[in-house]
Formats: sequence, structure tokens, C-alpha cells
Amino acid sequence: MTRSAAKPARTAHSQRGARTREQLLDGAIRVIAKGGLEGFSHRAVAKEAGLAPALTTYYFADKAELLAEAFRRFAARGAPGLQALWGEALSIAARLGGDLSREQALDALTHLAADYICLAERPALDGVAFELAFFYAPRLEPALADEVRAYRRRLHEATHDFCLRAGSAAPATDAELLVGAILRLEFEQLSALGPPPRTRVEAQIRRLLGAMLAPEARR
Amino acid sequence: MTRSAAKPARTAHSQRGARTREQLLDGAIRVIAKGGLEGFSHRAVAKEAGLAPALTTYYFADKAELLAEAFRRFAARGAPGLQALWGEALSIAARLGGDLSREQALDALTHLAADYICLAERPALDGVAFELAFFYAPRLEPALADEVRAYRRRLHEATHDFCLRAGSAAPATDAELLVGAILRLEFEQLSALGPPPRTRVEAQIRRLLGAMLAPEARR
DNA sequence: TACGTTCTTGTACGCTTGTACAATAATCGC
DNA sequence: GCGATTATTGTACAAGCGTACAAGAACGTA
Repeated sequence: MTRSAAKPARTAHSQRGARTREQLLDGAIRVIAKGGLEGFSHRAVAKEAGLAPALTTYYFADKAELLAEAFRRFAARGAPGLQALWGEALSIAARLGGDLSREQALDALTHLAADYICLAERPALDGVAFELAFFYAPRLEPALADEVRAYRRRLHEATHDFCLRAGSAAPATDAELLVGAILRLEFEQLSALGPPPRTRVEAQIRRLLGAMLAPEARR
Repeated sequence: MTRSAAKPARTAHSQRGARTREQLLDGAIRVIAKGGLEGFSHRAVAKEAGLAPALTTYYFADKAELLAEAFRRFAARGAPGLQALWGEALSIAARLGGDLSREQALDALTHLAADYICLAERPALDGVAFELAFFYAPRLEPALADEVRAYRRRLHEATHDFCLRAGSAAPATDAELLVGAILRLEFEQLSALGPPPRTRVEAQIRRLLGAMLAPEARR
């Protein structure tokens, strides 16, 4: 038995195995959320999951595969934060010509986004840490690049829908600016430099949205 | 001789010593620029500097101290890129009411920023990699937080000056958005996800600047 | 019950890491 | 020139890493 072909088993497991596999992946996500890529190791993942250290090598061929699968799981869970945010934002934008004036909509949207950025409970922030780790990770693990690209495209599309509905004249550009600004503000929050004060967050978001919304309510 | 007090020498070196110390710090900067915090180790730094491996422990008490000193050196060198960019931008903005129309200034500024982001030769990009590594680093090395904060403040102030001169109604907010967008675009460039196409870069920068510049040229 | 598969565990290897330290070389004040 | 300080080198060690693997436990099925 040579090294490469000796262990083809890791893809076929039935139920019981699949469960501990998922526990390992969740452990991996938590590990990266807490300590970034620095602390990411087989042993740390297994310990975080409360399982025996050697299990990671049973279910994943590589450290790289463990990393990639963990990201796949994270992304599939729905990137819950941002997508939900734009869902709510869409319903506000839909009322733009109706019971909401431009100014009221701007207030509501700014408030919504600032809540998301500032009050997001730990898991959400950890999620961002995870994502940023993966923004870095492709440099180490090129196989991840495609996954990360697809994930970001999904975020962008959700935002793009909102920008369109809100009457943006350049929805693609505005969507990139919005996603970028939100990620950056969240990033600042967990970079140990101290979170940005809410007034600053609101000012930046409002400025972007204000430039985007048509000057007089239309549509 | 106990371990802690045994080596107080690392701060007093005269000339010859100071030189190799700097070589080590430059090596550290290059190492991080190339491989991020992942590849940052005593041995890697010494090798990059072309010096004996044990020298790092002679000049720096800790790996953390080596990291902090390297950042200090990097920041002191002047964050050359962004500050120079805003220097040029300022001189364009100064001509805003004079020989340049609003549209011409917008073109020139967009072009300037896009050049900086897209055509920046490797060292500049590496610089950003370094900075981003340090955006992460405070989580590992809390002592770095203050240094990083001060560095970012300097960048912000240079940008703020420009926004003021350009007639922004909210210069502080606009400065943050501008710095953020530029860093993010550069980040994208070296994240192994492929650089953003120049049209996208220009669209985002122009959108921000367009929202900032007073609608009719004034001042 | 017994067998073969799947899962789990403990342990081991070679490698790199941060750090320490003794030995040597270079330099400067006198 | 000589002695002391400073600088450099090679080597050593414990700890953690990725990975491998043999032995045992748990399970589905005949």
C-alpha cells in the first residue's frame, strides 16, 4: 500500500460518520472564527469539536481539504447575515414611492445597516472573521479561489437586487461599494483596534445610500 | 544569570549593529509582503535578509518585538503610496475653480487613483499586503494596536485634507470611504482572486468622488 | 451469533518553530 | 598593542505541527 491510494474511504460514510464529519467542520469554523488562520490546526479543530485528534485525518485527506470543506459549509449555510440584511432592505425600498418618503427610507435603511454592523452578536462577527480568513486563504490554498469567488458573487447579487430596486443609476458599482464598506466596517470591529463608533458607521452608510437613492423618490 | 535579565543588550548597538538591525527589519517586511503572517518566522526573516539565523534573537527580545519594530519601520517610511497619491490629488483639486471644470477634475482624479490602484508596481502592493497583515496582527499581538491606529490616522488625515479642498460637505466621512475603497480594491488585487478590471476600479472611484465633489465647481 | 465494514483511538515519525547559549570574530577606547 | 565590549555564528532543545498507522470499538447484515 503506497501512501496516495491507501485511504480512499474518506468520502463514503453513512450517517454516523457524516455527523462527526460535520462536527469537525463546525469545529474548524469556530477555530478560525476565534483565532484566524493562525490557530488553525488538526489538533485544534478536533479539540474544539470535542473529538479525538486523529479523526480529522480520517475524514479529510489534507489540511487543505479540511479548510476547503469548512468554507464550503460556511458559505452554504447561507452567508446568513448579509443576505438577510438585503432581504429586509428590499422590502423597505419597495415602499419608497408609497408610504415612505426618500428621507424616511434613508433613515430606515441606515438604521438597518448600522444595526447589522454594530449590534451583530458574536456569531455574525465571527462569520466575518472567517470570511476574511478566507479572503487570505486563497493565497495559501489556490483551490479555494473558485469557492471564494462564488461566495462573493452571491453576496454581490443580493446587494445588486437591492440597489436596482432602490433606483440606483449604477447598481453594480453601488453594490460593490456597499458590500465593501460593510465588510470593512465589520472588519474594523474585530481587528482589535476597537469598534468604530455608531455615529461613524451611520455616517458612512448614509452617505453611500444617499448618493445612490434617486434625488426625488421615483419608481 | 536567569533567563529574563540575561540579555539587556539588544537596545544598545552602535552603527554597525544598527545597520544589520535594519537589514533584519527590511527582511521582515519583505517576508510578510510575500507570504503574509503565515510565513513570518525568525529563520525566514534572517534568510530573506541574507544573515545568520540567530541574529534575530540577538537584536529582538521576542518574535512579537520583531513584528512590532518592523511595522514601526514600515509606517515611518511614510506609507509612501497613499500619502503621495493625495499630494497629487490635492494639486488637482486646487485647480478646481481655475483651469479645470468639475468634469475634467473628476476625470483626472479618477485616472490618478485608478493608476495608483491598478498599475502600482509590486512594492506598493506588497506594502498593502503588509498593512493588511498588520490589520490582522493586533489580534495576535495587542501591543501593535496603538501603532496601527496611529498609522491609519495618518492615512486618514492626508485623505481628509484632500476631501476638504475638493469641497466635500462631509470630509471625514468621505475620507473614510475613500481610504476604505482604495484599500479594498488593492486587497482584491493580491488576494489571488484575480485583480479587479480597471473599468470596475474606475467606476467605483468615480462614483465616490462624484458624490463628494460639489455639484457645481465652487471655491 | 458471527462476519465485514465503518468508525474511533493512541501513538509514532519527521519536520519546523521559538528560544537559548557557548564559542568565535570584529571593533573600539586606551 | 591590549582588553573589553559588541557582533556573529553554529548548535541544541522542547514544543507544536501534519501525517501515518496499527489496534480496538461499534455497527449493519447474513
